[in-house]
Amino acid sequence: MTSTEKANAEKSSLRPTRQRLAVMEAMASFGDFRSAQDIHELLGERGEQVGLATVYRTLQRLADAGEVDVLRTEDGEAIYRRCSDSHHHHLVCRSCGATVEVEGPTVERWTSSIAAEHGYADVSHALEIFGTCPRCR
Amino acid sequence: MTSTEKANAEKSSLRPTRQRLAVMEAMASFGDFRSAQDIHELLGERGEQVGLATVYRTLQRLADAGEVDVLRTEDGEAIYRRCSDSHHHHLVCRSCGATVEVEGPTVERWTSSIAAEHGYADVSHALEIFGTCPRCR
DNA sequence: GTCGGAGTTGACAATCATTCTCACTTCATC
DNA sequence: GATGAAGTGAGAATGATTGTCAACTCCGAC
Repeated sequence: MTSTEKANAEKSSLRPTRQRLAVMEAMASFGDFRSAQDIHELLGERGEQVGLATVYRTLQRLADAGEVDVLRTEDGEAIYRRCSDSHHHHLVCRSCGATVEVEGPTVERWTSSIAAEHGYADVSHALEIFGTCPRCR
Repeated sequence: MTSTEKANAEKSSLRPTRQRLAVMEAMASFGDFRSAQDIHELLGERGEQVGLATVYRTLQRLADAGEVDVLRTEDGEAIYRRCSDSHHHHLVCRSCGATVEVEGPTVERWTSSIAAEHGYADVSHALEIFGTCPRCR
């Protein structure tokens, strides 16, 4: 883990416990979306025993702090991924899960104007793009 | 129920049983997203006893046939709504669930160009806009 | 009209992700 | 080293959803 990560952990007033560090390190080690169960299993394989409940709690904290993205698969399972701070969307490969973060003022503008048009306030939006990546074709 | 609905039921090679008709009629009677449990309860209140499993099965069939939209709430619950045939997105009220179907070539173009830029093929996308509707403010 | 079989249903059990509980541990501070 | 707050883990609890299976319904063939 980098010093930045440790600083982040402290900033969010979370004790940098062995378990939390392990989860953050695991998140840093892959680039695509994984379920809490996957991460728990991955930690077990690495010899870092962390309770499942703790994995869930940690991921929730990280998600609240905006340090990870949460998505729902089609069958309702929550999947997590480390992400950059700024607002962005995901282009996800349907077959291998490879993810690209994308952003663009176009959508942002479009959603807010549509919302305004219908009188909706406090607007947020969720956009995911699915496709088959170059390597899986 | 309209004759069109009956025709659809037949078209999709589903027997138009009392239970299926009841679910479809219920879907027709509200415009926002409801969970399977809600629909089951609603049917009970109307005196149309339909088993919960049957409600789930029916909604799944309808969703497969593209006759209803399925969304996931933030806590992973599936919610269903009757929808028009054409591709569109939803502007959903965070507080009361009121939904507006919106569409626009802007997003469609943007997503496909982004995907193309990264070499992704067979692109689809999911976009939901959340906000507070005029009546809930 | 009635027979038979495929499709459908409902009650209930089973599954599975997630959350809750609570006794126990760890850490910082005094 | 005592204290208390934060954190943890094992297992129970929850709750949406799906599976099971015997009973029921529909519908065409006779």
